[in-house]
Amino acid sequence: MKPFVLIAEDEKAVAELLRYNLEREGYETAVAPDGDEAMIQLDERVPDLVLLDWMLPKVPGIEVCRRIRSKPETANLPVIMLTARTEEADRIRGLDTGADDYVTKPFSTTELMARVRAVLRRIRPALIEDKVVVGDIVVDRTTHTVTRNGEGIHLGPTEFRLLDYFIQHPGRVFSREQLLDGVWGSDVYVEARTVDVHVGRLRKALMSNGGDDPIRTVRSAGYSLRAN
Amino acid sequence: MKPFVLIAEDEKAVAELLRYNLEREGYETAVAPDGDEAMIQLDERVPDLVLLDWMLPKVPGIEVCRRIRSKPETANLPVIMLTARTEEADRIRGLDTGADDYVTKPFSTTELMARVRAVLRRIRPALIEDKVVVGDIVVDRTTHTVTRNGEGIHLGPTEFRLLDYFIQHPGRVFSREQLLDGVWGSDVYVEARTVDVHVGRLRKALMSNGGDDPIRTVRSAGYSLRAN
DNA sequence: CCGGTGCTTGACACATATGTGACATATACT
DNA sequence: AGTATATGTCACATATGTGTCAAGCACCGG
Repeated sequence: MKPFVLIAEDEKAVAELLRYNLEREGYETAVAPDGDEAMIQLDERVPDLVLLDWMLPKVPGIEVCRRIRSKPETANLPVIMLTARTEEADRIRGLDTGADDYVTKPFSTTELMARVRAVLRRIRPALIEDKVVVGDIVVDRTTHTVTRNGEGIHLGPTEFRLLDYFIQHPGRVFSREQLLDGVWGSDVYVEARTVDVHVGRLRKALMSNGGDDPIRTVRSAGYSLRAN
Repeated sequence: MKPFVLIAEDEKAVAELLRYNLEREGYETAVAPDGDEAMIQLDERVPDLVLLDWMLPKVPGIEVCRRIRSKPETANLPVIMLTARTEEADRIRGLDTGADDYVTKPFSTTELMARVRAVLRRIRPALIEDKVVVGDIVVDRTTHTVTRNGEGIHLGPTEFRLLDYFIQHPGRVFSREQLLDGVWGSDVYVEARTVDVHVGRLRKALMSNGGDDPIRTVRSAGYSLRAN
Protein backbone atom coordinates (compact mmCIF):
# COMPACT_ATOMS: atom_id res chain seq x y z
CA MET A 1 0.00 0.00 0.00
CA LYS A 2 1.39 3.29 -1.16
CA PRO A 3 1.66 6.17 1.28
CA PHE A 4 -1.09 8.70 0.57
CA VAL A 5 -0.10 12.37 0.60
CA LEU A 6 -2.52 15.29 0.64
CA ILE A 7 -1.12 18.40 -1.04
CA ALA A 8 -2.85 21.54 0.23
CA GLU A 9 -1.49 24.23 -2.06
CA ASP A 10 -3.25 26.87 -4.12
CA GLU A 11 -0.50 27.70 -6.59
CA LYS A 12 -1.18 25.37 -9.47
CA ALA A 13 2.42 25.17 -10.62
CA VAL A 14 3.73 24.24 -7.20
CA ALA A 15 0.96 21.72 -6.59
CA GLU A 16 1.69 20.08 -9.95
CA LEU A 17 5.39 19.91 -9.27
CA LEU A 18 4.77 18.26 -5.92
CA ARG A 19 2.25 15.86 -7.35
CA TYR A 20 4.54 14.84 -10.17
CA ASN A 21 7.51 14.21 -7.94
CA LEU A 22 5.60 12.43 -5.21
CA GLU A 23 3.88 10.14 -7.64
CA ARG A 24 7.07 9.22 -9.34
CA GLU A 25 8.55 8.31 -5.97
CA GLY A 26 5.65 5.95 -5.47
CA TYR A 27 3.21 8.00 -3.41
CA GLU A 28 -0.48 8.38 -4.03
CA THR A 29 -1.58 12.01 -3.99
CA ALA A 30 -4.54 14.35 -3.82
CA VAL A 31 -4.53 18.11 -4.26
CA ALA A 32 -6.64 20.58 -2.29
CA PRO A 33 -6.53 24.11 -3.73
CA ASP A 34 -7.83 25.82 -0.57
CA GLY A 35 -8.31 25.31 3.15
CA ASP A 36 -11.96 24.32 2.90
CA GLU A 37 -11.22 21.72 0.29
CA ALA A 38 -8.37 20.40 2.41
CA MET A 39 -10.69 19.93 5.39
CA ILE A 40 -13.26 18.17 3.21
CA GLN A 41 -10.69 15.79 1.79
CA LEU A 42 -9.29 15.15 5.25
CA ASP A 43 -12.76 14.07 6.32
CA GLU A 44 -13.15 11.79 3.33
CA ARG A 45 -9.86 9.97 3.69
CA VAL A 46 -7.12 10.43 6.22
CA PRO A 47 -3.80 10.66 4.40
CA ASP A 48 -0.44 9.47 5.69
CA LEU A 49 1.08 12.91 5.35
CA VAL A 50 -0.04 16.45 4.57
CA LEU A 51 1.97 19.06 2.70
CA LEU A 52 0.41 22.28 3.85
CA ASP A 53 0.86 25.69 2.32
CA TRP A 54 1.11 28.41 4.94
CA MET A 55 -1.00 30.89 2.99
CA LEU A 56 -3.97 28.96 1.79
CA PRO A 57 -7.19 30.62 0.54
CA LYS A 58 -10.32 30.46 2.70
CA VAL A 59 -8.72 28.76 5.68
CA PRO A 60 -5.03 29.53 6.27
CA GLY A 61 -2.63 26.63 6.57
CA ILE A 62 -1.85 27.26 10.19
CA GLU A 63 -5.54 27.02 11.04
CA VAL A 64 -5.88 23.81 9.03
CA CYS A 65 -2.96 22.42 10.99
CA ARG A 66 -4.61 23.37 14.28
CA ARG A 67 -7.81 21.62 13.26
CA ILE A 68 -5.89 18.55 12.18
CA ARG A 69 -4.34 18.36 15.63
CA SER A 70 -7.65 18.90 17.40
CA LYS A 71 -9.39 15.92 15.83
CA PRO A 72 -8.51 12.64 17.45
CA GLU A 73 -8.29 10.68 14.18
CA THR A 74 -5.74 13.08 12.71
CA ALA A 75 -3.96 14.17 15.89
CA ASN A 76 -0.80 12.29 14.94
CA LEU A 77 -0.94 12.92 11.21
CA PRO A 78 2.43 14.14 9.96
CA VAL A 79 2.32 17.67 8.54
CA ILE A 80 5.01 19.48 6.56
CA MET A 81 4.47 23.21 6.25
CA LEU A 82 5.39 25.02 3.05
CA THR A 83 5.92 28.73 3.25
CA ALA A 84 7.45 31.67 1.49
CA ARG A 85 8.10 33.40 4.79
CA THR A 86 11.50 32.91 6.22
CA GLU A 87 11.01 34.66 9.52
CA GLU A 88 12.10 32.66 12.47
CA ALA A 89 9.02 33.75 14.42
CA ASP A 90 6.71 32.11 11.92
CA ARG A 91 8.81 29.05 11.85
CA ILE A 92 8.44 28.69 15.58
CA ARG A 93 4.71 29.35 15.43
CA GLY A 94 4.41 26.72 12.73
CA LEU A 95 6.21 24.12 14.75
CA ASP A 96 4.24 25.15 17.82
CA THR A 97 1.02 24.47 16.00
CA GLY A 98 2.23 20.98 15.51
CA ALA A 99 3.86 20.84 12.08
CA ASP A 100 6.45 18.09 11.94
CA ASP A 101 8.71 19.89 9.54
CA TYR A 102 8.92 23.18 7.79
CA VAL A 103 10.16 23.96 4.29
CA THR A 104 10.56 27.44 2.83
CA LYS A 105 9.76 28.21 -0.77
CA PRO A 106 11.44 28.07 -3.15
CA PHE A 107 12.62 24.61 -2.17
CA SER A 108 14.71 22.01 -3.88
CA THR A 109 12.59 19.10 -4.99
CA THR A 110 15.09 16.53 -3.90
CA GLU A 111 15.38 18.13 -0.50
CA LEU A 112 11.63 18.13 -0.01
CA MET A 113 11.42 14.49 -1.06
CA ALA A 114 14.11 13.68 1.47
CA ARG A 115 12.15 15.46 4.20
CA VAL A 116 8.98 13.65 3.26
CA ARG A 117 10.80 10.36 3.56
CA ALA A 118 12.39 11.42 6.82
CA VAL A 119 9.12 12.47 8.42
CA LEU A 120 7.31 9.36 7.29
CA ARG A 121 10.14 7.19 8.50
CA ARG A 122 9.92 8.79 11.89
CA ILE A 123 6.17 8.62 12.22
CA ARG A 124 5.23 5.61 10.12
CA PRO A 125 8.35 3.55 9.63
CA ALA A 126 6.41 0.68 8.14
CA LEU A 127 5.33 2.79 5.18
CA ILE A 128 8.84 3.54 4.00
CA GLU A 129 11.06 0.96 2.45
CA ASP A 130 14.57 1.37 3.71
CA LYS A 131 15.95 -1.44 1.66
CA VAL A 132 15.10 -1.95 -1.98
CA VAL A 133 16.04 -5.01 -3.97
CA VAL A 134 16.05 -5.26 -7.75
CA GLY A 135 17.55 -8.36 -9.20
CA ASP A 136 20.91 -8.84 -7.54
CA ILE A 137 21.22 -5.21 -6.49
CA VAL A 138 20.34 -4.09 -2.98
CA VAL A 139 20.09 -0.44 -2.00
CA ASP A 140 19.89 0.36 1.68
CA ARG A 141 18.91 3.94 2.36
CA THR A 142 19.49 3.85 6.09
CA THR A 143 23.11 2.80 5.80
CA HIS A 144 23.68 4.36 2.40
CA THR A 145 25.01 1.05 1.18
CA VAL A 146 24.77 -0.78 -2.11
CA THR A 147 25.57 -4.43 -2.62
CA ARG A 148 25.50 -6.65 -5.66
CA ASN A 149 25.50 -10.39 -5.14
CA GLY A 150 26.40 -9.70 -1.55
CA GLU A 151 29.53 -7.81 -2.44
CA GLY A 152 29.66 -4.21 -1.25
CA ILE A 153 29.87 -1.51 -3.89
CA HIS A 154 31.23 1.92 -3.29
CA LEU A 155 29.30 4.74 -4.90
CA GLY A 156 29.82 8.47 -4.75
CA PRO A 157 26.89 10.57 -3.49
CA THR A 158 25.62 11.43 -6.95
CA GLU A 159 25.84 7.87 -8.21
CA PHE A 160 23.99 6.72 -5.10
CA ARG A 161 21.15 9.15 -5.63
CA LEU A 162 21.06 8.23 -9.31
CA LEU A 163 20.69 4.54 -8.55
CA ASP A 164 18.19 5.34 -5.82
CA TYR A 165 16.16 7.27 -8.37
CA PHE A 166 16.28 4.53 -10.97
CA ILE A 167 15.32 1.89 -8.46
CA GLN A 168 12.06 3.63 -7.65
CA HIS A 169 10.65 2.49 -10.97
CA PRO A 170 12.75 -0.31 -12.41
CA GLY A 171 12.36 -0.57 -16.15
CA ARG A 172 10.97 2.87 -16.65
CA VAL A 173 12.93 5.08 -19.01
CA PHE A 174 13.97 8.48 -17.71
CA SER A 175 15.11 11.30 -19.94
CA ARG A 176 18.26 13.20 -19.04
CA GLU A 177 16.06 16.11 -18.09
CA GLN A 178 13.99 14.03 -15.72
CA LEU A 179 17.13 12.69 -14.12
CA LEU A 180 18.60 16.15 -13.73
CA ASP A 181 15.38 17.27 -12.13
CA GLY A 182 15.02 14.33 -9.83
CA VAL A 183 18.60 13.62 -8.88
CA TRP A 184 20.33 16.97 -9.07
CA GLY A 185 17.30 19.13 -8.25
CA SER A 186 15.27 21.44 -10.40
CA ASP A 187 17.14 24.51 -9.25
CA VAL A 188 20.70 23.75 -10.33
CA TYR A 189 21.90 24.09 -13.88
CA VAL A 190 24.11 21.36 -15.23
CA GLU A 191 24.62 20.07 -18.75
CA ALA A 192 22.43 17.20 -19.85
CA ARG A 193 25.56 15.38 -21.00
CA THR A 194 26.75 15.26 -17.42
CA VAL A 195 24.11 12.64 -16.81
CA ASP A 196 25.90 10.40 -19.31
CA VAL A 197 29.13 10.67 -17.41
CA HIS A 198 27.53 9.78 -14.11
CA VAL A 199 25.60 6.94 -15.64
CA GLY A 200 28.93 5.73 -16.96
CA ARG A 201 30.46 5.93 -13.49
CA LEU A 202 27.49 4.17 -11.96
CA ARG A 203 27.78 1.42 -14.54
CA LYS A 204 31.48 0.98 -13.93
CA ALA A 205 30.93 0.72 -10.19
CA LEU A 206 28.06 -1.74 -10.51
CA MET A 207 29.98 -3.88 -12.97
CA SER A 208 33.22 -3.84 -10.99
CA ASN A 209 32.52 -7.33 -9.74
CA GLY A 210 31.96 -8.75 -13.15
CA GLY A 211 28.17 -8.63 -13.42
CA ASP A 212 26.55 -7.43 -16.61
CA ASP A 213 25.28 -3.94 -17.27
CA PRO A 214 22.14 -3.29 -15.22
CA ILE A 215 21.41 0.00 -16.97
CA ARG A 216 19.79 0.13 -20.36
CA THR A 217 20.48 2.97 -22.78
CA VAL A 218 17.44 3.92 -24.82
CA ARG A 219 18.71 5.91 -27.71
CA SER A 220 17.15 9.35 -28.01
CA ALA A 221 15.07 8.73 -24.91
CA GLY A 222 17.27 8.23 -21.87
CA TYR A 223 18.25 5.47 -19.47
CA SER A 224 16.49 2.87 -17.40
CA LEU A 225 17.38 0.30 -14.78
CA ARG A 226 16.83 -3.18 -16.16
CA ALA A 227 13.71 -4.42 -14.42
CA ASN A 228 15.29 -7.74 -13.95
CA MET B 1 1.55 13.56 -27.12
CA LYS B 2 -1.10 14.66 -24.62
CA PRO B 3 -4.75 14.07 -25.37
CA PHE B 4 -6.26 17.25 -26.78
CA VAL B 5 -9.72 18.25 -25.55
CA LEU B 6 -11.94 20.91 -27.09
CA ILE B 7 -14.21 22.60 -24.58
CA ALA B 8 -17.27 24.10 -26.29
CA GLU B 9 -18.91 26.05 -23.48
CA ASP B 10 -20.09 29.65 -23.28
CA GLU B 11 -20.23 30.10 -19.52
CA LYS B 12 -16.77 31.32 -18.76
CA ALA B 13 -16.73 30.02 -15.19
CA VAL B 14 -17.62 26.51 -16.27
CA ALA B 15 -15.16 26.57 -19.16
CA GLU B 16 -12.39 27.71 -16.84
CA LEU B 17 -13.20 25.04 -14.31
CA LEU B 18 -13.05 22.38 -16.99
CA ARG B 19 -9.85 23.74 -18.43
CA TYR B 20 -8.17 23.90 -15.04
CA ASN B 21 -9.09 20.36 -14.14
CA LEU B 22 -8.29 18.88 -17.52
CA GLU B 23 -4.90 20.52 -17.67
CA ARG B 24 -4.16 19.37 -14.17
CA GLU B 25 -4.79 15.84 -15.31
CA GLY B 26 -2.40 16.20 -18.20
CA TYR B 27 -4.68 17.14 -21.08
CA GLU B 28 -4.11 19.86 -23.61
CA THR B 29 -7.18 22.07 -24.01
CA ALA B 30 -8.83 24.71 -26.15
CA VAL B 31 -12.01 26.64 -25.40
CA ALA B 32 -14.67 27.61 -27.92
CA PRO B 33 -17.26 30.06 -26.52
CA ASP B 34 -19.89 29.41 -29.20
CA GLY B 35 -20.94 26.93 -31.85
CA ASP B 36 -19.37 28.78 -34.75
CA GLU B 37 -16.06 29.00 -32.98
CA ALA B 38 -16.26 25.31 -32.15
CA MET B 39 -16.72 24.41 -35.81
CA ILE B 40 -13.79 26.60 -36.83
CA GLN B 41 -11.50 25.02 -34.26
CA LEU B 42 -12.63 21.57 -35.28
CA ASP B 43 -11.55 22.36 -38.81
CA GLU B 44 -8.18 23.62 -37.69
CA ARG B 45 -7.24 20.71 -35.52
CA VAL B 46 -9.17 17.59 -34.74
CA PRO B 47 -9.17 17.06 -30.97
CA ASP B 48 -9.23 13.70 -29.21
CA LEU B 49 -12.42 14.56 -27.35
CA VAL B 50 -15.07 17.30 -27.32
CA LEU B 51 -16.93 18.54 -24.26
CA LEU B 52 -20.03 20.06 -25.77
CA ASP B 53 -22.50 22.34 -24.03
CA TRP B 54 -26.09 21.66 -25.01
CA MET B 55 -27.07 25.31 -25.18
CA LEU B 56 -24.35 26.98 -27.13
CA PRO B 57 -24.75 30.44 -28.72
CA LYS B 58 -25.01 30.71 -32.53
CA VAL B 59 -25.04 26.98 -33.25
CA PRO B 60 -26.60 24.77 -30.55
CA GLY B 61 -24.58 21.88 -29.20
CA ILE B 62 -26.82 19.24 -30.66
CA GLU B 63 -26.31 20.71 -34.12
CA VAL B 64 -22.54 20.85 -33.63
CA CYS B 65 -22.65 17.21 -32.66
CA ARG B 66 -24.60 16.35 -35.78
CA ARG B 67 -22.07 18.13 -37.96
CA ILE B 68 -19.20 16.41 -36.21
CA ARG B 69 -20.77 13.07 -37.03
CA SER B 70 -21.43 14.00 -40.64
CA LYS B 71 -17.80 14.77 -41.48
CA PRO B 72 -15.70 11.71 -42.16
CA GLU B 73 -12.63 12.95 -40.31
CA THR B 74 -14.56 13.54 -37.11
CA ALA B 75 -17.18 10.84 -37.43
CA ASN B 76 -15.68 8.81 -34.62
CA LEU B 77 -14.59 11.72 -32.46
CA PRO B 78 -15.70 11.15 -28.86
CA VAL B 79 -18.24 13.72 -27.66
CA ILE B 80 -19.47 14.29 -24.12
CA MET B 81 -22.59 16.47 -23.87
CA LEU B 82 -23.00 18.91 -20.99
CA THR B 83 -26.47 20.11 -20.19
CA ALA B 84 -28.59 21.70 -17.51
CA ARG B 85 -31.68 19.89 -18.67
CA THR B 86 -32.38 16.69 -16.92
CA GLU B 87 -35.32 15.53 -18.97
CA GLU B 88 -35.01 12.00 -20.14
CA ALA B 89 -36.21 12.99 -23.59
CA ASP B 90 -33.26 15.29 -24.12
CA ARG B 91 -30.88 12.73 -22.83
CA ILE B 92 -32.13 10.28 -25.37
CA ARG B 93 -32.01 12.85 -28.14
CA GLY B 94 -28.45 13.66 -27.17
CA LEU B 95 -27.33 10.07 -27.32
CA ASP B 96 -29.26 9.62 -30.56
CA THR B 97 -27.34 12.45 -32.11
CA GLY B 98 -24.23 10.52 -31.43
CA ALA B 99 -22.85 11.82 -28.15
CA ASP B 100 -20.79 9.18 -26.42
CA ASP B 101 -21.77 10.28 -22.96
CA TYR B 102 -23.97 12.81 -21.27
CA VAL B 103 -23.38 14.81 -18.09
CA THR B 104 -25.93 17.10 -16.44
CA LYS B 105 -24.95 20.37 -14.81
CA PRO B 106 -24.13 20.92 -12.09
CA PHE B 107 -21.66 18.07 -12.21
CA SER B 108 -18.94 16.87 -9.88
CA THR B 109 -15.54 17.57 -11.32
CA THR B 110 -14.14 14.21 -10.34
CA GLU B 111 -17.11 12.49 -11.92
CA LEU B 112 -16.62 14.35 -15.17
CA MET B 113 -12.92 13.56 -15.16
CA ALA B 114 -13.78 9.92 -14.66
CA ARG B 115 -16.17 10.02 -17.61
CA VAL B 116 -13.58 11.70 -19.79
CA ARG B 117 -11.11 8.97 -18.95
CA ALA B 118 -13.69 6.29 -19.49
CA VAL B 119 -14.76 7.58 -22.90
CA LEU B 120 -11.18 8.03 -24.07
CA ARG B 121 -10.27 4.59 -22.84
CA ARG B 122 -13.16 3.12 -24.76
CA ILE B 123 -12.54 4.98 -28.00
CA ARG B 124 -8.80 5.54 -27.98
CA PRO B 125 -7.22 3.35 -25.37
CA ALA B 126 -3.75 4.11 -26.63
CA LEU B 127 -3.96 7.75 -25.52
CA ILE B 128 -4.55 6.97 -21.89
CA GLU B 129 -2.73 3.79 -21.09
CA ASP B 130 0.98 3.60 -21.01
CA LYS B 131 0.79 0.00 -22.12
CA VAL B 132 -1.18 -0.82 -25.22
CA VAL B 133 -1.97 -4.24 -26.57
CA VAL B 134 -3.07 -4.90 -30.13
CA GLY B 135 -3.25 -8.51 -31.07
CA ASP B 136 0.03 -10.08 -30.04
CA ILE B 137 1.90 -6.77 -30.00
CA VAL B 138 2.48 -4.88 -26.75
CA VAL B 139 3.82 -1.34 -26.68
CA ASP B 140 4.92 0.04 -23.32
CA ARG B 141 5.65 3.74 -23.30
CA THR B 142 7.12 3.93 -19.82
CA THR B 143 9.77 1.32 -20.47
CA HIS B 144 10.02 2.11 -24.17
CA THR B 145 9.69 -1.54 -25.03
CA VAL B 146 7.84 -3.52 -27.65
CA THR B 147 7.11 -7.21 -27.39
CA ARG B 148 5.43 -9.64 -29.70
CA ASN B 149 4.26 -12.93 -28.27
CA GLY B 150 6.33 -12.09 -25.23
CA GLU B 151 9.56 -11.75 -27.17
CA GLY B 152 11.26 -8.40 -26.94
CA ILE B 153 11.67 -6.42 -30.15
CA HIS B 154 14.24 -3.76 -30.71
CA LEU B 155 13.07 -0.68 -32.57
CA GLY B 156 14.91 2.51 -33.42
CA PRO B 157 13.38 5.79 -32.24
CA THR B 158 11.55 6.48 -35.49
CA GLU B 159 10.17 2.98 -35.80
CA PHE B 160 8.99 3.17 -32.21
CA ARG B 161 7.16 6.42 -32.80
CA LEU B 162 5.70 5.05 -36.00
CA LEU B 163 4.28 2.00 -34.29
CA ASP B 164 3.08 4.16 -31.42
CA TYR B 165 1.25 6.30 -33.94
CA PHE B 166 -0.33 3.37 -35.74
CA ILE B 167 -1.46 1.84 -32.51
CA GLN B 168 -3.50 4.93 -31.67
CA HIS B 169 -6.00 3.89 -34.30
CA PRO B 170 -5.62 0.24 -35.15
CA GLY B 171 -7.08 -0.48 -38.55
CA ARG B 172 -7.17 3.09 -39.72
CA VAL B 173 -5.29 3.84 -42.91
CA PHE B 174 -2.78 6.70 -42.79
CA SER B 175 -1.45 8.42 -45.85
CA ARG B 176 2.28 9.02 -46.08
CA GLU B 177 1.59 12.70 -45.53
CA GLN B 178 -0.36 12.02 -42.35
CA LEU B 179 2.42 9.83 -41.07
CA LEU B 180 5.05 12.43 -41.87
CA ASP B 181 2.98 14.98 -40.00
CA GLY B 182 2.24 12.84 -37.02
CA VAL B 183 5.48 10.95 -36.60
CA TRP B 184 8.13 13.26 -37.98
CA GLY B 185 6.41 16.55 -37.21
CA SER B 186 4.89 19.09 -39.51
CA ASP B 187 8.01 21.23 -39.55
CA VAL B 188 10.61 18.91 -41.04
CA TYR B 189 10.80 18.17 -44.71
CA VAL B 190 11.42 14.60 -45.72
CA GLU B 191 10.46 12.66 -48.82
CA ALA B 192 7.20 10.76 -48.67
CA ARG B 193 9.12 7.69 -49.87
CA THR B 194 11.05 7.72 -46.63
CA VAL B 195 7.90 6.55 -44.90
CA ASP B 196 8.03 3.41 -47.02
CA VAL B 197 11.53 2.69 -45.87
CA HIS B 198 10.66 3.06 -42.22
CA VAL B 199 7.52 1.02 -42.58
CA GLY B 200 9.72 -1.62 -44.13
CA ARG B 201 12.12 -1.48 -41.20
CA LEU B 202 9.26 -1.63 -38.74
CA ARG B 203 7.87 -4.67 -40.53
CA LYS B 204 11.18 -6.42 -40.55
CA ALA B 205 11.63 -5.83 -36.83
CA LEU B 206 8.12 -6.95 -35.96
CA MET B 207 8.41 -10.06 -38.10
CA SER B 208 11.88 -10.98 -36.89
CA ASN B 209 10.40 -13.67 -34.68
CA GLY B 210 8.45 -15.26 -37.45
CA GLY B 211 5.01 -13.69 -36.99
CA ASP B 212 3.06 -12.49 -39.99
CA ASP B 213 2.97 -8.94 -41.26
CA PRO B 214 0.95 -6.75 -38.90
CA ILE B 215 1.00 -3.79 -41.26
CA ARG B 216 -1.30 -3.62 -44.24
CA THR B 217 -0.34 -1.74 -47.38
CA VAL B 218 -3.27 0.02 -48.96
CA ARG B 219 -2.26 0.66 -52.51
CA SER B 220 -2.26 4.35 -53.42
CA ALA B 221 -3.59 5.28 -49.98
CA GLY B 222 -1.07 4.45 -47.30
CA TYR B 223 -0.57 1.98 -44.48
CA SER B 224 -2.49 0.71 -41.49
CA LEU B 225 -1.91 -1.49 -38.51
CA ARG B 226 -4.04 -4.60 -38.71
CA ALA B 227 -6.74 -4.12 -36.10
CA ASN B 228 -6.39 -7.63 -35.00
C1' DC C 1 0.10 -11.52 -71.00
C1' DC C 2 1.74 -6.77 -71.08
C1' DG C 3 2.72 -2.12 -69.63
C1' DG C 4 2.56 1.02 -66.12
C1' DT C 5 2.26 2.52 -61.66
C1' DG C 6 3.17 1.96 -56.99
C1' DC C 7 5.72 -0.59 -53.38
C1' DT C 8 9.75 -3.00 -51.35
C1' DT C 9 14.35 -3.31 -50.09
C1' DG C 10 19.57 -3.30 -50.02
C1' DA C 11 23.30 -0.06 -50.19
C1' DC C 12 25.37 3.93 -48.64
C1' DA C 13 26.73 8.53 -47.30
C1' DC C 14 25.62 11.39 -43.73
C1' DA C 15 23.77 12.90 -39.24
C1' DT C 16 23.18 12.28 -34.51
C1' DA C 17 23.60 10.15 -29.99
C1' DT C 18 26.42 7.91 -26.69
C1' DG C 19 30.73 6.23 -24.13
C1' DT C 20 34.77 7.52 -21.92
C1' DG C 21 39.51 9.32 -20.60
C1' DA C 22 41.44 13.59 -19.14
C1' DC C 23 41.37 17.65 -16.56
C1' DA C 24 40.36 21.72 -13.88
C1' DT C 25 37.66 22.84 -9.83
C1' DA C 26 35.16 22.08 -5.84
C1' DT C 27 34.46 19.92 -1.30
C1' DA C 28 35.46 17.24 2.81
C1' DC C 29 38.57 15.46 6.06
C1' DT C 30 42.94 15.46 8.88
C1' DA D 1 47.63 23.80 4.36
C1' DG D 2 47.63 19.14 2.44
C1' DT D 3 45.48 15.15 0.85
C1' DA D 4 41.86 12.46 -0.93
C1' DT D 5 37.54 12.26 -3.12
C1' DA D 6 33.87 14.10 -6.06
C1' DT D 7 32.09 16.88 -9.72
C1' DG D 8 31.06 18.96 -14.14
C1' DT D 9 32.78 19.68 -18.89
C1' DC D 10 35.09 18.86 -22.85
C1' DA D 11 36.91 16.40 -26.84
C1' DC D 12 37.17 12.65 -29.49
C1' DA D 13 36.15 7.76 -30.73
C1' DT D 14 32.44 4.74 -31.58
C1' DA D 15 27.88 3.16 -32.21
C1' DT D 16 23.53 3.69 -34.01
C1' DG D 17 19.94 5.70 -36.72
C1' DT D 18 18.35 8.40 -40.94
C1' DG D 19 17.11 9.80 -45.51
C1' DT D 20 17.67 9.03 -50.35
C1' DC D 21 18.29 6.52 -54.33
C1' DA D 22 17.70 2.98 -57.61
C1' DA D 23 16.94 -1.62 -59.08
C1' DG D 24 13.62 -5.06 -58.95
C1' DC D 25 9.07 -6.89 -57.69
C1' DA D 26 3.89 -6.94 -57.24
C1' DC D 27 -0.40 -5.64 -58.61
C1' DC D 28 -4.02 -3.98 -61.67
C1' DG D 29 -6.53 -2.83 -65.78
C1' DG D 30 -6.88 -3.80 -70.21
